[in-house]
Amino acid sequence: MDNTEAVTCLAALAHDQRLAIFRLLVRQGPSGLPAGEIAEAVDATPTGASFHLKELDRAGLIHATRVGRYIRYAVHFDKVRQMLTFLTEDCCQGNPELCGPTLKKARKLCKGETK
Amino acid sequence: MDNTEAVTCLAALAHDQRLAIFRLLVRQGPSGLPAGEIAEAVDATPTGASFHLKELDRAGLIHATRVGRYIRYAVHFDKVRQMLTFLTEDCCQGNPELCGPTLKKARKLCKGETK
DNA sequence: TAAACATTACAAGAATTCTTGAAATATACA
DNA sequence: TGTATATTTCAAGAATTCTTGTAATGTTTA
Repeated sequence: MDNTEAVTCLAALAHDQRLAIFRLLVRQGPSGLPAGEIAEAVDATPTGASFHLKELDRAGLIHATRVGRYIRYAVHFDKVRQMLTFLTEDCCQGNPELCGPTLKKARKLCKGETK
Repeated sequence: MDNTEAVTCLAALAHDQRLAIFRLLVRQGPSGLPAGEIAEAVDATPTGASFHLKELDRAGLIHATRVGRYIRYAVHFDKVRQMLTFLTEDCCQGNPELCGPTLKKARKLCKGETK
């Protein structure tokens, strides 16, 4: 992940309805939800929801799968981890205890390390 | 942290120079850096840097302290943790193993829990 | 107090993003 | 095949944010 890619992700999340959609899908897990249900849940028009879902998709934070006449959207969890990692990379010049004892561990776990 | 507050944080970070400034300050740790040094590091004009620092400050992600004729900026790490936590809250309906085994642990650590 | 330095405030044009509705596309079902 | 459902595409006006330069503020040092 580079700076530009991260800005794209953050901009995608920096919108009231899109953030609500993202968090809804995070809660939902890998199975995701169809567009219509998402639109209803965040009180968006079908057109508006489609626009916002496309933005999140374009950023790589979610992905779409057609299932019959529905299109289901689900979070791309790997991408989310990459983004969270990027934000706190190399914190405190390698002395993360300076900003609270837990951030480095959190960062490691976000990267997929298990200890 | 609520949706609106998180959107403000994310919008503050969703800009090339502001993200570069944020990551620079994350690396720097609690001591922070003066505005002039920040501007130089990210290749911004003094006016531009000031504008962007104000945005990050307004979002609560950094804070300013005057030291003599300099104004030092440093990351507000608690706020960062709150934001990261908010993004992944209640993932996978309480079964975070569904989105990779490490996300729940990372989230807990971001919240300040130690195990 | 005067001069120099660091930083911010203000203003206005440029660029981007958001919103909305109508029409188009794709699939399912009778 | 024809109709209903789910979702997207397109277009255009509205709103917001970005950028840049100039002037103003507060602080230090001589």
